[in-house]
Amino acid sequence: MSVIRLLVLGAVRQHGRAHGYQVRNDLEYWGAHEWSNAKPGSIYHALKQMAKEGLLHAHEIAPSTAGGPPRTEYEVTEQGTEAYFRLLRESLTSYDQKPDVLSAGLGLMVDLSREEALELLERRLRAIGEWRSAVTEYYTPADGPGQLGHIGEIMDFWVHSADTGAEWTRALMERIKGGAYTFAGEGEPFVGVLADGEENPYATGERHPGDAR
Amino acid sequence: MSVIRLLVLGAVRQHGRAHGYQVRNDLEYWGAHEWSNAKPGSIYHALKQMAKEGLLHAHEIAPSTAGGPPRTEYEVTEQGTEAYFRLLRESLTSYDQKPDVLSAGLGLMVDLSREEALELLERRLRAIGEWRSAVTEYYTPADGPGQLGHIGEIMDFWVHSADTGAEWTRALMERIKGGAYTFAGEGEPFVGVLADGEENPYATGERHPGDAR
DNA sequence: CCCTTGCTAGTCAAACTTGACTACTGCGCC
DNA sequence: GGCGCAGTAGTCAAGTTTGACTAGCAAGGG
Repeated sequence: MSVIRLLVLGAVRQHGRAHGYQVRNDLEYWGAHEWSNAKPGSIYHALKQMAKEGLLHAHEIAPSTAGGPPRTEYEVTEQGTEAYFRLLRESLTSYDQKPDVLSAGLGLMVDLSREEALELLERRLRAIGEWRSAVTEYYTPADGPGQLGHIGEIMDFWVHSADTGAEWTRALMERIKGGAYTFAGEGEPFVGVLADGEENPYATGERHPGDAR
Repeated sequence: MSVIRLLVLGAVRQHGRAHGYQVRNDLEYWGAHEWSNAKPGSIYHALKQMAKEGLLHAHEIAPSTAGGPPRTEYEVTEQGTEAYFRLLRESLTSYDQKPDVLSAGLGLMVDLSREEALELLERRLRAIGEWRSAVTEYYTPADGPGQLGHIGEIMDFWVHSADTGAEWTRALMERIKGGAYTFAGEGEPFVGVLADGEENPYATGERHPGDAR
């Protein structure tokens, strides 16, 4: 899975209705441009593509209120909501060594109930365990370890990442069990997006390509 | 950086002269199809693109000796060797949260001298340290932590990954200092590619898309 | 003998990503 | 009073990745 669709759907959903630039700002607010490939081009492409596929509904909108070209606003359709939750559940459950996918899942997990989040993370732990034993059995040569030479370091690195990842997941589950955060159906949700016109307190000031000079 | 170029250059270089299918098999031997995007299409594309850019020299070759369409053999040019070492050094030095890049670097680090590998890993540790303090200072709100809500879990996950990654790097450095593995200029190198016709002892038997049914 | 299966070796279109570029508005300021 | 700068909102071509598809040869079975 590509993480960009999950992020974009999550952002649009939290706004109800959003245009591309708003989504772009939210993702920057989440730091997604640092830990994923969420760049302007990818975001606009994902919006258009998902609109074409019926996951988003595009409203053609009059020229912007704040300067700049006319903008298109998007809303998540029923199909899009389905796709969103499928991607979100997958991001928390599957172990595929891609940290960006988990990061996105963490940022959006509160759209699920607390119980479901815990259940998915439990499944994640099991997936890590299965992956680990498959890899260690498979890549341990019959003539004993060490036959792999330095190539074995690659495997050791994966296994180490899996182990520390599992440990971290367990700690997260404890925090969630301990009542941390506000999940779906638990009252006023944490506001994870920027209101129109609100400035990003974590703005880097960095200019990314895509900004005019 | 994309990891595919590094892997392909490394594989071709170890053969001296190789065709696409051979590279594809080597990368499978290294397990690269599991921890990176090394799929047939990407490999052939990288070969062609790098040939166009002068990093590889393409020999048009007569029909295959073992069935199948005619094949093209490639050799790394001087420019390609330069690019290879640049990518290799970067893969070991830079910390960018992409585990596939480091994995490739580990598999190819023995093309460097032992001292240089250690020096690059030392630089890596420093890079992780700098990254860590930049992130923690930046994303710790003035009103104390906790203001970020569950979004803070993303940051915690990155920082945890950085810390365990640094710890693992230190352990690797100890192994290298302790004399593990055979680096450049230390005699008979470890054979990391498959000879023509040799079968992959770690073949998964899995079929990847790109294989005929 | 011919037909399927399997291996060798690749091509190709569609989707995605990247980074550069465009275009419009308002504001300050010289 | 017009010039440039900063911010808004996006487009676009070039490059990359993906997964499906093609095609040749060999071995074995009925």
